[in-house]
Amino acid sequence: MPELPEVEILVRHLRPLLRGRTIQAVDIRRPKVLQPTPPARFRKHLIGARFLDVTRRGKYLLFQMRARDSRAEFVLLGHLGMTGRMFMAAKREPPPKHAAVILDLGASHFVYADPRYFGRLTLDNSPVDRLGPEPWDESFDAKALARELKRFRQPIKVKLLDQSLVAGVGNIYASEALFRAGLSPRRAAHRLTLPEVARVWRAVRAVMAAAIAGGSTMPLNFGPGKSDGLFYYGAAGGGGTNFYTERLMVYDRRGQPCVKCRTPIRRIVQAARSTFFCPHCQKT
DNA sequence: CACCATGTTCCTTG
DNA sequence: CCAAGGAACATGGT
Repeated sequence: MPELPEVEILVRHLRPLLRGRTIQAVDIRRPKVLQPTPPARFRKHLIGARFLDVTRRGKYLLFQMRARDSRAEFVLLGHLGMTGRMFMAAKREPPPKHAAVILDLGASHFVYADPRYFGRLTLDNSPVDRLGPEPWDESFDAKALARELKRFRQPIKVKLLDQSLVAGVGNIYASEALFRAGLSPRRAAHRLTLPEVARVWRAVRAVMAAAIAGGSTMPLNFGPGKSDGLFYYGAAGGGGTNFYTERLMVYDRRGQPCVKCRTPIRRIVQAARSTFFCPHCQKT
């Protein structure tokens, strides 16, 4: 579930559910996801700590905490990797198969589950310092982006995934943004003209905003069975249809007709990741 | 069995 | 120090 829009939706969902709650117990099932925080330190910091707020930076979730018996505040940092899920679950509910960490909040559980364990739930906040601006930051403007892009000869698609240039763009929305900008994903970053960079800049914002407005791309009925209403969000969009692929113009649409010109969408590999684009609408 | 997968970091190589 | 490419992480879906 992990690009900026999905994380934003999740944060908005979790904030009212977590604020004011105090952690009663910590169940660490996969110590790997705490790295580099040692499990003992993690447990010691979190037991008795209270959630003050939940915010987002790039694809990271920032759980603002107040330590037990003190006014000291700290940030618990979360990242979903490729397949992570975070949700509230009823205490009676059996832990999901790939539960990595379960926080006992008294009335309910806060669960971080992740089949591949690529994500994180940790006290180490350092990754956030390496992030570039949010898409809507004032420091993220076309001129600044153009200046950065001049340093690289890699394809523009690859650089959109660089979290130090702009935070939050992942493999799906990189393809989507370039389609929206009408620019070939193969163009060398340092060869883009300022007007082209401006189109990319606008497209990144537009695609992110549309995804957030749309509720998210991923099927949001994560978590175990449908039995408890605690952790469901996006119930409005629920149902069996995938408002996932419906919203995407090129991603995972190889061979399907372009929504604008009916030319078959192509898939290529760049930096070992799939890129999808329309060879007609994105000639250069 | 083969290949693919929403992400990030680390290790080379130049 | 920097840019670029590739492997690694671990599991599931098709």
